[in-house]
Order: sequence, then structure tokens, then C-alpha cells
Amino acid sequence: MKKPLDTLRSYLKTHDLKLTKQRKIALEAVAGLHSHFTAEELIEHLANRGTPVSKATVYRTLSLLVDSGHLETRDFGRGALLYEHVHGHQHHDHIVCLDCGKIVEFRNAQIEEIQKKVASRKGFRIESHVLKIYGRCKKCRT
Amino acid sequence: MKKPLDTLRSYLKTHDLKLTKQRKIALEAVAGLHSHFTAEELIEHLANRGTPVSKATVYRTLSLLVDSGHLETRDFGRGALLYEHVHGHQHHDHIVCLDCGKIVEFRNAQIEEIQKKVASRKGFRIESHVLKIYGRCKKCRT
DNA sequence: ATATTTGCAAATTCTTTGCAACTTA
DNA sequence: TAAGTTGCAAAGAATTTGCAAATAT
Repeated sequence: MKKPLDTLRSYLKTHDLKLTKQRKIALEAVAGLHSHFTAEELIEHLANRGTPVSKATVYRTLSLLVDSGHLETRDFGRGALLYEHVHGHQHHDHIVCLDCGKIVEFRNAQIEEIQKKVASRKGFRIESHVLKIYGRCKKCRT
Repeated sequence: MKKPLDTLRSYLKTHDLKLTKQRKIALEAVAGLHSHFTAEELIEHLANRGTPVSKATVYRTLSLLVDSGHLETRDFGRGALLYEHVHGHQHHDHIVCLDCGKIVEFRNAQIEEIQKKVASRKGFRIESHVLKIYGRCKKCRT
């Protein structure tokens, strides 16, 4: 599996973009965050690490990292977008606890199979999908 | 099936709220809109009908209608929230065309079955779920 | 009567943008 | 050195809120 920085380097090259200090910093820092984080959290994390990057640049870098395949966005209802690193691990969906906010990831090939069928029946070719299950975890149901 | 206005009346009563002109207007107007509409679209629609309601009140009324079970919100990526009326028809999921924005509704019991299984395996009891499939419709693929 | 609502404009929240100064290749 | 980038502060988009005047029960 290729290193993130290498992936970024080649993406930048093919797009006539430059590897700046800030982009390198952000890429590194992202690895040290929870699996789901917001732009604001990254901004704060960078400041705390002693490597502050401006808000505008962080937002710009985040979309760059999404475009280059390092991150994915997750939109759980209103509020800030969540970013998630893709370092190698595959697609998955989420179960969210409505009480404590806990997020559990899962994958289910069978569901994806059926989705494909449903979509093609409606004349669609699937590009991606979002499945979020909302409920209550065991702890919050006691 | 009970009439929307009656449903609203009893909701308001049990919550010590009042049936205002604006709330009645909004409830009526909502029925005349596409199945998916934004707050801004409703505001404009009301103005065009000659029954303008202020932006603030429309937003407040929309959440009232969501709480009272008349509407549901759909969050397709960033941008404005979409509202959808629930007048009797059942739960369904969506396929969205990434090019033309067309939205097709579907239901699939099998998927829901599997979801339930997956969730309980993770210790969750499902409250609701959101499944959105993104792709391209036939027209946009030609 | 009196508690709830409305409308207005100002405030918020998250994100994007214009632009001059600065880096990277 | 030319092209892409940064940081700042201002601009945006969608939604929410404070408050005095209006309205429903």
C-alpha cells in the first residue's frame, strides 16, 4: 500500500499543484485524529500542535484531500461536515446512536448487491451510496 | 386517513400551541408543492400565491410540521434541506442522479431486513435509517 | 386577558472567496 | 521567475434568534 504522502505527491503533480508546507502538515495531522473529525477540529488540532494553518487553507486542503482520495466526507444531519480518512480501508456504512452519538461502522455485501439491482431497475448506474442507520446502542437502552 | 389539518389541530392542542393563519396557509400550500421542496421554495410559493409568510415564520412552521409528522426532512449533500410531505405514503429511500439531480424513490423490504440484522448484531435497536444511492440516470448516461 | 406568534433585522454557523504578499517547482 | 498558495478579512448561504407589536384562545 502506497504511502499517503506519495499518493498526494502524484496527485499534485498530475494536477499542476504544489506540495506546500501546509499541505504536508495537514496530511500528517489528519492521521493523528479520530476517524471522524470536522474542519474546525483539524484547525484546532493544528494550532495545538504548534503548526497552525489558517482556516481558509484548512478548508481548501480538506477538499484537496477529498479529491485526491485521502479523505471522504460524511454528512450526518445538519451541522459541520465530518471527514474521515480512507488510509486503505474499504467502503463502509454507519450506525449512529441517537443518544450518545456513538458511530459504529459496518459493511454488508448483500445490501450493496440489492442496491445495485434496485438502481438498475430504475435505470441508474450507481456511483456511490450513503446508508446511515439511526438507533440506540445497548448502553443507552439500559 | 385523518385530514392533515385535523392532525395539526390535535398536535397544537396537546402542545399548547395556536392555530394561526400562517400555519394554516403553510399547511395548505405544502400540499401543492413538488414532493421535495426547500424552505426558500415554500417562501416563494407563498408569496406567489398572494399569501406571503415571513421567512422566519416559514422556517419555524417547517420544523413544527416536521415535529407534528406532516413533513420529513431529506438531506442530500450540502445546500438547503429538502422537505417532503408524508401525506400517508410510506417510508422510502432515494436514488439521485448526480448530473441532472433527478430523484427517484424506492422501497426494498429485503434491504430493511438485513439492516435490522446488522444493527442488532452491533447491539443497536434501529429507530430510522437513511439510504441514498447516487449515480447517473439513463438519460444522463447517453 | 394573556400566552403564543409574527415579522423584521441582526446574529449565527459553516464554508467560500478576493486579493496582495509569499512560496514552490 | 512564473504559477500556484497562503492568510486575512470580508462575503455567502442557510438557518436561527431577540424583541416589540399583533393575534389566537
